[in-house]
Amino acid sequence: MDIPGILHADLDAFYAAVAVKEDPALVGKPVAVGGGVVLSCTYEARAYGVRGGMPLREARGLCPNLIVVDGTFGAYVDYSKAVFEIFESFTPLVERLSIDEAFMDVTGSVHLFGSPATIAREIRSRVRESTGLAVSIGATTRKFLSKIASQVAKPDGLIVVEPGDESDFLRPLGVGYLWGVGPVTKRRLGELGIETIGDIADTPLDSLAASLGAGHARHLHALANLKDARRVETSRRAKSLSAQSAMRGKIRTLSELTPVLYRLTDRVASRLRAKEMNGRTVTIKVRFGDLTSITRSLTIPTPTNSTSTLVGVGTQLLAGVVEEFPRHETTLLSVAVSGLGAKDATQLALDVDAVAGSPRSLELEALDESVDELREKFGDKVITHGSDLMSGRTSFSDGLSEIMTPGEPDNDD
DNA sequence: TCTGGGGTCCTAGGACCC
DNA sequence: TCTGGGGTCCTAGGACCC
Repeated sequence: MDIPGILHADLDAFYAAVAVKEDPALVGKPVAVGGGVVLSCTYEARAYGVRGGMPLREARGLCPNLIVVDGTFGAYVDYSKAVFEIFESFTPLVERLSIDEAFMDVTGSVHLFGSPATIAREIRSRVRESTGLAVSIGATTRKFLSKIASQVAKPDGLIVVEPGDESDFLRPLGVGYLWGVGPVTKRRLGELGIETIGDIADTPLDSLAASLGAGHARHLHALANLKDARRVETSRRAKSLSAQSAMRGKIRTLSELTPVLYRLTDRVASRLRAKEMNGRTVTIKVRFGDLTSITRSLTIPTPTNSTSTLVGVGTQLLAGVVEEFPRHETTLLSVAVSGLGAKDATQLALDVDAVAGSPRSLELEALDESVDELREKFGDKVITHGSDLMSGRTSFSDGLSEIMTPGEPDNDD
């Protein structure tokens, strides 16, 4: 059996690096990209203590000669595209995590291109040659470990962890390297005397669960013990789309917020239409001056991407929290749409009894089979959603309704 | 002049169903 | 009628990531 070869590649200080590439006068200078906060900054800026997420005012305090570039120039996508083309020339199994980060499964590429370490070195030099950007790579046998290795490798580095050496590499590292450990979890672990990933591995699951919750504890305990069987997934459908807007003025009435709601909702609805998708659940989030926030959501029966329908739902949700407005200053409004499905997918009720006429467990099995059969016939036109599948509903894209009618699943029994 | 704009996943309780 | 078990969906909130 082949030893898995998983790479995690992460472009260094991506936005700032692109800004420098686009303006050679910035080479070697402390540069930050961002609006109110630092989105990305060069390593020269980091030497002064500037970090991503930091308010710009604070960053300027740390580094008075900081050059701030507003992040609206559009070259990022081109650079990202060029880099991902290089990734894809080594393996089709590329999982995009963001504009500047990806997993690659090169297990099947070693016969063509050499060991994962060789491939990683080749990728790094080709990215450097064709875009001038530095990419750090971790190469190990597991996803989460490669992600950690690339973080340790930064800046502009490569860390290869050979099979068998995983534990020696992982155990001494601080818990903050684990994906899923942020400030809160780090503090809770600290209270248990847990500082390193090795400490997590050695702590009984029950003790972890008591302070982190069962799910989170299981997850971290498994990773700390090198249990990570997740595969590199090439396609991941978006689960939600959102738009938000921070407001500096003192918004205290619903009517002041209505135009913002409309603008944000229309932005999301337009993106839904561009992606040929619909959504069922609208979630609004309102944040106040004291950083507290409230969220309200509502699920409608029929998926939609119509601005006016979504605005209607949003307005209803906002009206439900209207009594909060006079009490606080509103500083942020966010509108999200989830429960996404394909465009114009006709929701057809699949008559479960007609498929199986049997107990529920068998119904689901039969439903699975019938969906598989539909897929064979109609390929990508058959869209199912986990929840829909469980509740006995399957979506078909346009045109199929002529062939498929509710209650008559297309099997030959 | 007090922190942007995207996302994902998890938990917990209530309603409802078989 | 009551009790129990198993399950889904929806909603609100929180932690985390880039």
